[in-house]
Amino acid sequence: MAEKPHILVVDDDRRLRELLGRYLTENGYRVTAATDAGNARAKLKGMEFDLLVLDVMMPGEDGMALTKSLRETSEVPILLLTAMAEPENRIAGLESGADDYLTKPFEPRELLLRIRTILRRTPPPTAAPKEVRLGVLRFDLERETLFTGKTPVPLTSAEARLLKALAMRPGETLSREALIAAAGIEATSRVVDVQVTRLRRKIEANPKAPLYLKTVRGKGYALWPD
Amino acid sequence: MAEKPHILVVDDDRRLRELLGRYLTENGYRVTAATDAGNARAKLKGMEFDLLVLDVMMPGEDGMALTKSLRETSEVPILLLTAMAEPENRIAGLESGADDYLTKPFEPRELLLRIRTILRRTPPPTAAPKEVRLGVLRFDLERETLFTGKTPVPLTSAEARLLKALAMRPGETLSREALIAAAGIEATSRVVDVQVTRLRRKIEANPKAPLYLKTVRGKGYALWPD
DNA sequence: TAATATGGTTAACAAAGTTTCACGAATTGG
DNA sequence: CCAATTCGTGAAACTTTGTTAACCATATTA
Repeated sequence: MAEKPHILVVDDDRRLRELLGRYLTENGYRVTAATDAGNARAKLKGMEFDLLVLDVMMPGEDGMALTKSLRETSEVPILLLTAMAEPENRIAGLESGADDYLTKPFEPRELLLRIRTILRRTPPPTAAPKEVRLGVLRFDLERETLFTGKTPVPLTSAEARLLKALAMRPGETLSREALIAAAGIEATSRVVDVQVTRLRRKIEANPKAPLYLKTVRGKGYALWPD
Repeated sequence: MAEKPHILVVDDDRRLRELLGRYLTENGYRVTAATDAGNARAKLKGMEFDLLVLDVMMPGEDGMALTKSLRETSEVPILLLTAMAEPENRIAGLESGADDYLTKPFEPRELLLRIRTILRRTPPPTAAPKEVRLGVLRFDLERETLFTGKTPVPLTSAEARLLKALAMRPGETLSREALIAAAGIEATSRVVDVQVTRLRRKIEANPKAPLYLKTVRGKGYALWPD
């Protein structure tokens, strides 16, 4: 989840799917939609999700049944949506293993907040490297610190975050937009170029012919550690 | 949380306090009650809690204000209780940093489920370290004392409290406001900068390129012990 | 192959944020 | 009661980082 959290929206109502898709995308999430439980299962096989938003009332297998069955094998956070406001329904929903239960009609803003709250509590799965080597230099991702041997090489905080974003996906090309998001940089995309230049001055022996921090024309940048 | 999770219930209504106390205790929790925000703060100083159940409407500081202020320094899960069912109220509650929001009257059973769900997602609190190592130095949090080997290095009391606040959450960035609150410093936020400078002179080999006490631009400061 | 378009690099600058200094009020200990 | 120390204040110096614009490199196409 170093990048945008990925959310699966499952609802048989096309209008709601589109509305949620648009709203969540605008608010920094990656959204995939499914029309029913079967469809959802197929998507779950092929992709990784950080959270599921399920409509309870769907033709075929309903959201609550799907939640129960997924809980047998998975811990993925689930938020249920439904028109049923009765406490018994809410209780049944939570008992099925859902993380939260929201009643339609709801404020999109509230859904967003509840998603945030759930994700805040969900520890991100860590698969990224802990450190990368760049010739004589070593970059510690956790501390966001660059070392020559034992002594730290001063990086500014934006440089450090940029290098971290790149180092998390060695060899992968990241777009300026992705880097801006991952490094929490403000502003327009040209900033990345400038910061790359500044970073290269610190990590490359010859910044004009970069060995580690490569430009991928038309795409973005990629870090190739040793 | 190896034993029973400890819950703090804060409500000015004695009946509800007792009811919840009894019900939660029966269901495997350890419960402590407080009558108002001031009372709650006192209890929070002296004990560890795994979750807080706060009434929003209380005389004096209300639950939402308390939530906001606790969130500056703490990650403890908070569940708000209130008679206000309006979406705006729920949104305001979640925005203040609460983990969930439940409307009175509620089914005790639902409260229980929501508590379980929150605790299921909460990583077991990483106990604050007793001491941290900073190169040749060692800081004893309990005694608020810094040592080189066996001999103490003099810290002023404000320095010691600041270092302790940072050392309790290694690697975490704390805002100036959080540090002021945690270290019980008076006054304006620039003070923190000054004290950080003073601290760095004592704990960093090279205060200009700090290894342990890092600046996080626009955010605050973080301590990264060895 | 030259002309043109597209995209990348970098210097110079301004705005925002951080560090550090000198000062003085408040506190402490003899 | 004095001297020493601590610690907040405000200001000046400095650093970081986004913006702009000029320049350079690489691809495309006539």
